[in-house]
Amino acid sequence: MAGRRSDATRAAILVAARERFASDGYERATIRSIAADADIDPSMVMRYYGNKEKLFAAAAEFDLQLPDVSAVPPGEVGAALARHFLHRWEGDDTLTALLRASATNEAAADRMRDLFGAQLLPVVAAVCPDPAEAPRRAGLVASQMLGLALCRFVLRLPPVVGMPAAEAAAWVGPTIQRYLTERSSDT
Amino acid sequence: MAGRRSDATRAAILVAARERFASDGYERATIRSIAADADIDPSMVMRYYGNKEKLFAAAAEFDLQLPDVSAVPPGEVGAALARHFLHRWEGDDTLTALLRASATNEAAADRMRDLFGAQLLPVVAAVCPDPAEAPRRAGLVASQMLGLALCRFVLRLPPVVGMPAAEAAAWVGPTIQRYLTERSSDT
DNA sequence: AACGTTTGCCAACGTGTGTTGGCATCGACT
DNA sequence: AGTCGATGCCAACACACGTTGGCAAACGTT
Repeated sequence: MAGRRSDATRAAILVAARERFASDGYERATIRSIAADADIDPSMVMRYYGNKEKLFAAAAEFDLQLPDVSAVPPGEVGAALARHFLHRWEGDDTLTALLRASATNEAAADRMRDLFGAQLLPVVAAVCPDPAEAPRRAGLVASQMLGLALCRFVLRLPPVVGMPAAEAAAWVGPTIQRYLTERSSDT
Repeated sequence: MAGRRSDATRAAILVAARERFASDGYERATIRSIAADADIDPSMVMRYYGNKEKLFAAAAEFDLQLPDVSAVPPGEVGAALARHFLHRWEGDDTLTALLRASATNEAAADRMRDLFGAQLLPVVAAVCPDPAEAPRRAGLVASQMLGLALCRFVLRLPPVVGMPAAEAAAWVGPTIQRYLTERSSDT
């Protein structure tokens, strides 16, 4: 049952869906436009993915593939994470699709929160001094990385778009590092 | 000609529009729902604002009211800006509306870029060492502040929502400060 | 060659949208 | 009292959307 004849169609739909969701957001990415991109009839999308909601769920499946932080020196985790994030974001529409959609679609926002809790939080908890502070620290890390992605891939602020990835990582790295390990600065 | 009879209606529409745009985004905030919130007929919205696009333009008009940075010591500008941003964001739906909408609506994204270039950039240029670096530095400041707003008001990441404004500002302040004045770290 | 299953397209439905024009009502002014 | 513009609601338009059911062609199996 490995190579069914419709697998190519299924995949083409998924690629087109990711592109449309990434560039248009959830509501403006129509089933019809996705089907047109995949050179296929809209009803095929329904047959293979049930409805728009499920199609998005399939298209927004994502693994951050965060590296094993115990392998890098404690002082360089921030820089490593910054580089990894930026690298993971470029050349894959999935995260941009998820980010754009999560601004207006509650299911997408849920997915984003899941991704945060299930993938980023554990890594942060493994590095930061007090485990009780891990959620807040992870939230701060998320705010910087998502903010950078927002300005670079969604809002397309010219100076942020024009910045080479290496330079962006060099700027943001120390910020992440501070959020991870610097002693708490609660007022 | 100060107090026309329809001014209350106009204002009510604007308030309802801001709330809807802030909570639903551009496409899901319908003229009908806005009119219902304002206890008015949908056609009134059209008569007073022309069309949905212009209504949004009116509802998303915003002034950051950034403070005069020459009045604060150079080392505290970051903290001052962080506090000001957070304070300006709470209790006013306009910025959240603009942020949510700019993820899927190009006109809103344009407005966001305008706001960046016309209001944030000059302030950054007045503080940072080399004027040529001002755009990039302002972009970094925007990435952190917008990212925080995204996590706090749009995605509603629990740890970021639960953080008191003062604590958030205390964490983010030094980041802004570094983006503003720390010597360039281009690779 | 004949069968059933899979893959695909077409036409249509019901719904919600932005938007428009016409008609009643209210207020001010003569 | 009568006129006129401002204010408001109702009904409807045209359109795009997600979604559905039926029918033709292609395929694999016997």
